[in-house]
Amino acid sequence: MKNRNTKQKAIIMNTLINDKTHPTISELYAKVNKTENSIGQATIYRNISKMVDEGQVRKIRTIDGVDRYDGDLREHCHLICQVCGRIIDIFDINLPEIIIKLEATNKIQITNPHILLEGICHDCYINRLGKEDK
Amino acid sequence: MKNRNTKQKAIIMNTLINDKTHPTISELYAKVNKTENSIGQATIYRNISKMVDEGQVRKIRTIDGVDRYDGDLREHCHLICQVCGRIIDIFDINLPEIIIKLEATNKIQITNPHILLEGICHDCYINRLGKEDK
DNA sequence: GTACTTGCAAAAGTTTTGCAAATTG
DNA sequence: CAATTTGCAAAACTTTTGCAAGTAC
Repeated sequence: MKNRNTKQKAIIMNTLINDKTHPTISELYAKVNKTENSIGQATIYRNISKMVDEGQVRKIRTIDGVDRYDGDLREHCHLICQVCGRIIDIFDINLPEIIIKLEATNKIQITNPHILLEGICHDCYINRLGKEDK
Repeated sequence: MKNRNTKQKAIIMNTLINDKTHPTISELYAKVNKTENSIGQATIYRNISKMVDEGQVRKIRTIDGVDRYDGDLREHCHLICQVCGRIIDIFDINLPEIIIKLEATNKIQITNPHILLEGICHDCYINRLGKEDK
């Protein structure tokens, strides 16, 4: 079963790579179809699913139950802000160190760590501090 | 809006606390109704949802898309084994250290970290080593 | 030209909701 | 007895699938 390059695949991939908001499938669907294109939802589901399997895209399982997708493959985790609702990229995490320690002490193998933090993002944290001063 | 103690709540909570398999809603539904009881699915959804909100139960968002629930509130994270499919509790993780570091370097606040590891559990890891020896 | 892919619509799940009856405090 | 909770069934979502038509190589 060979992979073919279609217009739709390219559009979906480009949209995701240039999107920093970690969109859901239906948000992706809306964005992709904002241009003159007409890509069916099933096509997005099928392609995204394949991209996740092939490691070209990361799937973020949020707490509220809606899956979100990230085209940024650099090592990072996500913070979902309880104030503004955004999903923020957290790059400053030494994952390899944590993973190696966990693997050694528990005698397990970790192939894919999913770390989702719930809390308050930098912007909202600063904003809140300012208000408390008054 | 006051909380009332019902037979159904108690059964659901007890079932979950005595269950180490991190069941899904439908698995919980099956277990709860194995006895003579007859608890509707909606009741389980409503109660579990409230328990999660109140922090009496943890929700685990697995990779495959089915939510699972954990009545064990001790600090631990989960490993989903790619070989046997089970969800294993990993207690040996120094979460506070990781959290404090992340909060300090990123100037964020973390109220609830969700860590799900994909990999190979201890049992399957040992088992695999044995087979490779032959 | 053959095999893969798409778009549509239908199907299959999963979760939520409205409401009358039952239960709790 | 007033207010919450339950069970049922319907509704609302989300995701997957079947299939004919379209496309890539």
